[in-house]
Amino acid sequence: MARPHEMQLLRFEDRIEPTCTITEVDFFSQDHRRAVAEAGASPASPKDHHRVEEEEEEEEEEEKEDSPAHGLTGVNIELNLVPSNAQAGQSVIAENEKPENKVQILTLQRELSQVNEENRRLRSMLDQLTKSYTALHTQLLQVMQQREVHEIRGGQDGKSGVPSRGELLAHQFMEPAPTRLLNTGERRDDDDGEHSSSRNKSSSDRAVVPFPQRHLPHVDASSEHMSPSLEEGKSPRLMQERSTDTASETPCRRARVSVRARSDAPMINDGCQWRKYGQKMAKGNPCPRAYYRCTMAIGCPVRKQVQRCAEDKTILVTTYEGNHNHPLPPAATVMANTTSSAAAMLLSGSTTSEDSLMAPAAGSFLHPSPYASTMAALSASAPFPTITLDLTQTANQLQLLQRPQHPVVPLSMYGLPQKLPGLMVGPQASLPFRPQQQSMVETVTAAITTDPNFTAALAAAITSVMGAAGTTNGASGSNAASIGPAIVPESPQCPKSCTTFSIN
DNA sequence: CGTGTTTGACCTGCGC
DNA sequence: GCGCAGGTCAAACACG
Repeated sequence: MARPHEMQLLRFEDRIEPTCTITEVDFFSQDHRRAVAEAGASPASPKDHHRVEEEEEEEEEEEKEDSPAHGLTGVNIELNLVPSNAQAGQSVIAENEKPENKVQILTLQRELSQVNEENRRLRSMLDQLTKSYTALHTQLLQVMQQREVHEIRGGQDGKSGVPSRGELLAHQFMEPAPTRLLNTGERRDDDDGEHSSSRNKSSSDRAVVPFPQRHLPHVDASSEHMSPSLEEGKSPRLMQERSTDTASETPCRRARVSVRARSDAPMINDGCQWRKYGQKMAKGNPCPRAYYRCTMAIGCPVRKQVQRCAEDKTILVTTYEGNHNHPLPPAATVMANTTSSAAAMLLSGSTTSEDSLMAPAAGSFLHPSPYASTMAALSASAPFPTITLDLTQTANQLQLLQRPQHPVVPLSMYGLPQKLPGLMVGPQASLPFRPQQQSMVETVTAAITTDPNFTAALAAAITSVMGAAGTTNGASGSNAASIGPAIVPESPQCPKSCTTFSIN
């Protein structure tokens, strides 16, 4: 629900740029953020001004209004000062001829500069928060690893200290070898000593690592380090052997997160660097499937498959597998958290089976939304548990957005600009808000869905929130926890699970 | 020349 | 055992 000052902003922006439209925005790009920052540093074009204020709104959400920036919420630009005829197409020059308008313009300019300055300050705070989160995340992983190593050593004779299965599975997904070993330790008794030594030896190397889902119980010292030669498949047979000979015992050993989004680009920008290592024609789909491997660090096990949907070639299906074993730039953290959180949820929820995941009842972490079942998908037939984030369900999103009491809340609750529709109304700005609601929704929907980066970012943000709330280990997505309280409970788009997000 | 992409070959699992 | 499909490798190639 837009706050009063936001509504003022909305009207103000409509006057400034009636035809303003959302251009393609790469939410994962550092360049984008820099560009926005620069735009904020100088009197920018109205379009840039929009972006600045959008991000400002996002940051305000993240600051939960208790930061020093709270005072800025008054980014109230004294819109009432703008004469009503300004929207009627009169030139600014004409307004300048009136002395009172000069004062108003000066006031606006002064406040705009204040806003820009505040925006810079908020941006720096956000950067600091991101860094802090990364550091804390690393520490958390280290602590969890050490704790699990102790559990493995001390808990072999008893069940005390052994996490529940759901917890275990989540750890299994998120954590490196120790958990994997714990989970399948009984069948690898013959080389336990080797494992312990190698674990201890390499624990520091993997401290930063939310490790891959491709958990390999039979991990020797070399594979513990995920050496490039091995990971690059110098012994692919061994890898496949190891990855498959345990699949029957640990069916959730590998999890995949599939993101469906509309995009004309060959690949969505998720902030990571990828190298294509293969392409295959998949049966039943005329579009080839491309295989990519993360190249941001040597030996990073993360891979992804990109393929267009056979039914709708505008839909790009990106399937992620594995967790990065290296620090990620903020731009890439979002998607990494998405995959980690979603997969962790998938694995942690696997004890309840996908039935409970798909059914809102019985304590499921799904919000009891009637749309939920169409937004999420878990593949039971796939060799690995796969969770799908479907960002292409247009009808549902429109239905949700058209709820009269919460016209824009679903878009705003995760830090998106609550005044977003105002950016898009354009020539309709003079129309009453409610009657144009539907067209606004349609316009916003169209704009959003044409930007794969936006949908990916949105899904990532939401998934991060949900992942933080839905997993107990908190190994990922904790950066989004701060905006968790911003979730509007009554919104049907506020599912308890990252698997139920859909936008378009 | 280094890096990334392409593409045919190879390996493996699975169903019949 | 055979064929098919998915996944990966690695040599050849393209590009800056």
